[in-house]
Amino acid sequence: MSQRLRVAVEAPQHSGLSAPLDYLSEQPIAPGSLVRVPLGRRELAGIVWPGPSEEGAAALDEAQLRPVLAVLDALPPLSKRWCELVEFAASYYQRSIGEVALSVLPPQLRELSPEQLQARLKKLDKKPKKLQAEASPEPAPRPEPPTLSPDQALVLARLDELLLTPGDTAPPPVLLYGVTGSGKTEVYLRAAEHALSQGRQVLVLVPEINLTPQLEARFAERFAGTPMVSLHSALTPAQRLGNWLQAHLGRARLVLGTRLAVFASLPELGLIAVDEEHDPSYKQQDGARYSARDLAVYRARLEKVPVILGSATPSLESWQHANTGRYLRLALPGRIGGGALPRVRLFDMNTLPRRKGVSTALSPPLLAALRQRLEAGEQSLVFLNRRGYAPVLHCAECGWKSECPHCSAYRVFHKADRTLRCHHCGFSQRVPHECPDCGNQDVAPLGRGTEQLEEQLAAALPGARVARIDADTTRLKGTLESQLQAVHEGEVDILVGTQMVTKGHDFRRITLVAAINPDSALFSSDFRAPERLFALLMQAAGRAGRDAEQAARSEMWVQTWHPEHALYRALLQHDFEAFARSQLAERESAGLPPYSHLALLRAEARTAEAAQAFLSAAARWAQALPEARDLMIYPPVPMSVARVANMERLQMLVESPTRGALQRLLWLWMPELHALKREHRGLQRWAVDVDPLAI
DNA sequence: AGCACGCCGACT
DNA sequence: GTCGGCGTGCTC
Repeated sequence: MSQRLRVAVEAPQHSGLSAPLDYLSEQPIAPGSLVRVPLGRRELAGIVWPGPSEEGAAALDEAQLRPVLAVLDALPPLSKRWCELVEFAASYYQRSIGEVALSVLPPQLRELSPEQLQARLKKLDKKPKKLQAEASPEPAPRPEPPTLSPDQALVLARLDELLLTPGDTAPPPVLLYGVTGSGKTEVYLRAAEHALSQGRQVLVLVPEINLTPQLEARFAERFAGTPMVSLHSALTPAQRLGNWLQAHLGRARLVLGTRLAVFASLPELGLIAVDEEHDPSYKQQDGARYSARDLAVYRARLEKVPVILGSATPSLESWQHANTGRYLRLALPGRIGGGALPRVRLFDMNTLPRRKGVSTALSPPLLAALRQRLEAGEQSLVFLNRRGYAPVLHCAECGWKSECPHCSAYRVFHKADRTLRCHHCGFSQRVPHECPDCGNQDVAPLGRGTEQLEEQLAAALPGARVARIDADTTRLKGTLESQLQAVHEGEVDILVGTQMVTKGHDFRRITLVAAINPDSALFSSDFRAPERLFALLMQAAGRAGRDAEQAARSEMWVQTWHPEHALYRALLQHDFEAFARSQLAERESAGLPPYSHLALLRAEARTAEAAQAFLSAAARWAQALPEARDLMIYPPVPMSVARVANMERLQMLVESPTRGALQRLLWLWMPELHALKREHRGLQRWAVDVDPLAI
């Protein structure tokens, strides 16, 4: 007598199969078990899903069902709560349960047969090898935890109340607000220590694993002897499976990972910490577009465990939640050891004498300041958010510009390998010696990127050791680490880079940080650009003067054409709160998040007309619904880079006063959008992005 | 997404 | 007469 069970399989989104599928099994199989099932002519991995199958008209007759092929029963089933988290994420971000569930498992787990899995688990048993702190092979003596500052002690006392109250309800999320160097990490460490001592597992999320080696090192050092694993996409498939299994089996007590780790299976989870919670990399940008930070908050509530969101410049969403009391704000107002924040100097570019043609990226006063640091044997960090040599190549004769033939964007001039490269589709060609249109020899770079900045610095400061770190110099695995090592060892005087260098690195000897040209974000059409710029500049400023004795001399230079802008005024005072107040006021009057909730419907087609037709039809359908009454559906517009790889991209914004109303519309909309896709033949693909970062 | 089936052009 | 182009349709 076989029975019916639901199995979540990786059925693609546009198939319309969004719910788990029904299969048959001779024996009962525990929910959460990994199985292999047939789908069409293929055999796929699936997860037995808790809950009853669909009933009524949608349900298939038992005679139409196919049997489960194999059960991977060597693996303990995934927990009910894990399934709940996945189900929530799938419904909130409008993806199929199977897609979310399978895509957040280690890829290797999907390919193993029951026998292979059994072998893998046996191997794991035999040598629980480097499960211990990976950074220190020999059992290093645990360092004495530092004495807490009064602020830290206060924060921890509040946290203790929260942690010690084993309520039936989840504690409120904690927003840990403190500038760089105020000791947030120590708070994570103490909170983790507490949870670990209670026999619980701890999950720590970081924006990008290779950019935060220091946080990893501090956990490894403090909890030497406590099994700890990391979870991120840079691991080899085998490592990722191994580490995931250690967490799933409850052997790893501490899990440090990037956004995908929010879905780690942690049977004894006791605490979640999200470092740099404002960081945009917590939002997945393709497939299921989830926010790991938001899911961490949801998961904490689901598991009734505390969650700490830490930042010096919290997201306005989190800040607002703290203002309304939904989150508990705990502040660390000062730098440890009373170190001052670097002095901010706004340099008004309008005061430079205007010379025709040639403009310099570096104002003379900044250059002088750099020279001074150089002579004092101190390091400087100069950043410019644009890699390559120049963003565009230009013919002075006929006006030709280095447009990408496949995208509506310019190809960037890379001098190092003499190429014109499109940063959107990757199309790359040798730099032409003459203008391809008129044959003129006088083709010149326009504007500047990090490559050129590096060159100009080397020329202006003879003898200075200039190093550059950006996506181009760190393409090879391990180069970032070795470059950073060189900086730490004092082999570099001036470090040039994109925003990559502003994140997380603890450069002890840097006393000057300079932002070359950050203005563009002030007038961006993206409403979150100012928030990101402020966070970036604050974070960059935090790179300087981390040694208390140097702090007094440390400076952050900002070259700007708009020194009176409110953002820069707030930056001068290191005043995030003033900045947040003004931004929130702007958001409120513009009806933007957190005062409204957004979703984007995107469409791609060979022609803009085809994409537009689909979006317009979708809008017409939605607007006829009574559920759309309070919602605003804006007309379709081309995306900021309208064409990528010969595909025209348009998007349509939906704005709702409440999350619930937006969700209700999306739920009604999905089946219709699938149907519309079939009618609109020219349409290549469509997708919704709930809570988009940028519009 | 895969992986079929299905109906029109150049080959041994 | 076949081999195969990729258009369109389905997967519990």
